[in-house]
Amino acid sequence: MSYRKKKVIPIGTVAELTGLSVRQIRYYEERKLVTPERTKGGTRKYSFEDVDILAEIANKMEDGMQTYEIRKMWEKEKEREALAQEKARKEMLQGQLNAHFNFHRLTDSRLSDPRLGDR
Amino acid sequence: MSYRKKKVIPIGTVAELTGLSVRQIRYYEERKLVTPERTKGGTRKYSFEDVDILAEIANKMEDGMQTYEIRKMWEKEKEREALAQEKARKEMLQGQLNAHFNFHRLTDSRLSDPRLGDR
DNA sequence: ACAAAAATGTTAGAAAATCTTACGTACTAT
DNA sequence: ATAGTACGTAAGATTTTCTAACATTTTTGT
Repeated sequence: MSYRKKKVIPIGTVAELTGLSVRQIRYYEERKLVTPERTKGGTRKYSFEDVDILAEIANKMEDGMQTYEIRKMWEKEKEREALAQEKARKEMLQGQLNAHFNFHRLTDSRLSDPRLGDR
Repeated sequence: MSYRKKKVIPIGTVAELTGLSVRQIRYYEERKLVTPERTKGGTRKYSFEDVDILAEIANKMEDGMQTYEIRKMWEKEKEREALAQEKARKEMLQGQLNAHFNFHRLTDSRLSDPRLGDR
């Protein structure tokens, strides 16, 4: 996994990196904006990605946005991305099918083309 | 700074990531193989780079190498790299000088070439 | 304007994680 | 044999984080 996604940073350090209070960071977890992992002992561990997300939250909050608005926004985003992904996937599949049948069409025409001898 | 170089990981997590004991990690610091930062409170913080270095140490130790051998090895490496850097730097500088004087040579010759008129 | 909800501070006590220091041990090299 | 290397382990202190609760401030909806 990438360094960006590995959950290794304790909450105090996250607070320093983002400028948020520890209280705020825990609260944003309660509102499902971040999902840290836990050690056996139960202490939270965040990733750099989480840090970036939290920094982004800090901005949106300054702009007067509410936590559930932020979450909703992200959910829409994810959905859009998922659709785009799906679309891309289908197109690629279609492309492969096309390539496949093209290959056969070419092969067949060549085989049945009297101008082309056996090789 | 890159995620790789930011010192944010506590020693327990480093131990998990590397499979080394906390004792070993502290010992390798004593032998100058890693240099974590500290929080105000005094707890160590490591980077992913440190984690990689420690993993590498673990291998060398398994091969029966001693800490000071490892350090010496790295110092030599650093030196070689520094020399290579220096060489590259000089070559680039020379390249720029060449380009510079080439430019003037071409310009001058054009200016003094009777076949080329004013524009 | 007022009540409810949201966002955050603060405090208290417990638990987890880390720190330093020191002593013990096994192995290696001289 | 002695000394150095590379750890393990233990003790006690300190730092960090945890949950839960209550308080305060800000925002929102009616």
